[in-house]
Amino acid sequence: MATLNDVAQRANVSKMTVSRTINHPEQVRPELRSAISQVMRDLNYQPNAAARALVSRCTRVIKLTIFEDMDTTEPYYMMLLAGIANELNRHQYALQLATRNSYEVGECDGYILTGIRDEDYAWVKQLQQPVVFFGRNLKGYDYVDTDNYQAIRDSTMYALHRGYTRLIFIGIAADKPFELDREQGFRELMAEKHLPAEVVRLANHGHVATKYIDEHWATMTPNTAFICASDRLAIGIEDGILLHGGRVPEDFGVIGFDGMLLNQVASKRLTTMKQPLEAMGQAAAKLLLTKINQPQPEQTKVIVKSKLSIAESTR
Amino acid sequence: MATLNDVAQRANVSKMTVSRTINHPEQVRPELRSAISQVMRDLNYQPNAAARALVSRCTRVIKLTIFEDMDTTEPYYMMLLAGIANELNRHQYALQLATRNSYEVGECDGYILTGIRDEDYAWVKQLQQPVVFFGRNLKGYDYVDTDNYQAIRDSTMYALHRGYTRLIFIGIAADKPFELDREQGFRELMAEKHLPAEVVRLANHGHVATKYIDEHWATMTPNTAFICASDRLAIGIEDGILLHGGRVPEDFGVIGFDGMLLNQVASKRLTTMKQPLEAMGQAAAKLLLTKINQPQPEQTKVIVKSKLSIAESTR
DNA sequence: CTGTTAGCGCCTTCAC
DNA sequence: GTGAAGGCGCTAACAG
Repeated sequence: MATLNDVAQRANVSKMTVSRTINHPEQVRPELRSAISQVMRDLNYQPNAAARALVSRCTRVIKLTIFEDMDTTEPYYMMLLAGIANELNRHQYALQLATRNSYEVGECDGYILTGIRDEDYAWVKQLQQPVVFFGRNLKGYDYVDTDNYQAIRDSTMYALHRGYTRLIFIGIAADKPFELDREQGFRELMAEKHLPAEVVRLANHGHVATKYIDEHWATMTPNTAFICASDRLAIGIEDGILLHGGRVPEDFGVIGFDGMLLNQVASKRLTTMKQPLEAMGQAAAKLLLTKINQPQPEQTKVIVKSKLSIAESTR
Repeated sequence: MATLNDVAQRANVSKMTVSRTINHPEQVRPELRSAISQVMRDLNYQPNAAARALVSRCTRVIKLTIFEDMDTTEPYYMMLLAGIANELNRHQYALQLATRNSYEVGECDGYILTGIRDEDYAWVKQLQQPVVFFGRNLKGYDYVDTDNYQAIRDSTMYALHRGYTRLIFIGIAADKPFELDREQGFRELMAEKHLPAEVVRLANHGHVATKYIDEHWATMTPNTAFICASDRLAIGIEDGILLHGGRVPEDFGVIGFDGMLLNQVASKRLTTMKQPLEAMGQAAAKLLLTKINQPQPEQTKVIVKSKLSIAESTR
């Protein structure tokens, strides 16, 4: 691998002039600059990242630490990764992936954290570098999230507008902030409309939702819409309805949440509240880079809007 | 951040002795060694990776470069990531994620490559560091893959054993090696059994498969099993059958391929050929680390066995 | 504008 | 066993 010195010798200048053509080109005479650039190309010169990191005290590495077990991880993380990776790339930062088991390996200039549990905050607290969370947190750290509350309000409102008169919220049986926000969005809108808020909480699996419909089919009345907290649940609900001969979307509407890949497997294309995960990844990366360059004193919250993607499971 | 020097001063020894307690502990007197270890702990000393990389010429970073567009990427990459990340972690290597757009950012000791197209091989060829492919390649590079051919043979054999007499292979409409291998596995086994090989190729979406069933329902006869090249297709096929009142698994069997998350959304739990993605990730990482430590002259192929996960969509 | 000096934190080599 | 010197590749600070 060619070094700064190799380039300097070939171009008959000192190392510093070469270094400057890279980092402060305006300080170098144009002729020299282009000559040096040519030599760099000839030698396929790539600056040594380690040497740079050593002297500049910054690694140009951002770590994404996923605290959840990856095997329970929603597939949509891939889109998040894509958003983060692309934004970092634009600024010549590398993305490093860490898990609960590997968070200490290697150095970085900043962290994006997701899936964190209470017991992990001690570790977060002692980090020297800036931190951005993916998903809301209540400890005062910066974060990027969707407005889960508003998203469910929008879904619910849409269902009402389409003329469904009975609404059932199918939530995820977990005490996570995102789930509570979604539930609250549903309850409050229903209260405002003076309608009863029927809320069910299920494990986040399609067949659990199907079973729920199965067991409660007798009580199901046409003109009902199911506002679901995930696409998996929505697909399970839809399957259950169809198996009992119910008509979707004429008599029963189904609205999902997430909108990544799973809705491609539904027999009807699912109406779903689409989380802009790639945009969220990008936003997280952007926020972190900003913080690295100019530390912000107070908490920054970036809320990205979800958008209803209307398809065949609602009329 | 504490440096080697800080530790040395506090322990009243030279930097070298500290360095040795880390890298060659057997060369340091036990008393000294434990005293120094204590100081390192007190100061929370972490060796500076950049400085180390600079002098040792190795970064302890492995890059996973995903050449596919991430937004078309199967969710199962997450499991692959998990397998790679955990294995690397055990050896104190960091995993860096790169895409088609960011493959030049930062240095590393080796590459794991996936989703590569013909035009990318020029870039691969000029890499200085060892390379392992995820997925078969015909250019002589080391790789880790499942035996797609054998996996489909096994699926097909299983369907026959369960007494389904007519088999239809639902393939993915793409000229990828993995798809061709799967198709071939089906064709050859059927030929051996003197049965007609019905092969259909569809875009890899559930609703496309459902539509296929819809349009061909008249020609479908009981005692048919569908050997599908993906879980998405399998779920779509199953949906189609159920919508037409067909009985799964009594009259129609459905076998998928991949077995990651998608099968959790099916109304019946899907029988599927489960790719051990985490194990494959681990194998890729292991192979790469081996190559880094002792370069191998000839091509190494690691074939990981897929295993049929039997559930409710076959009798 | 360009070159010289010095040092980032660590490890290899060679003395002691 | 342990320490002192030197250098990995790069850049900030100062000189010219």
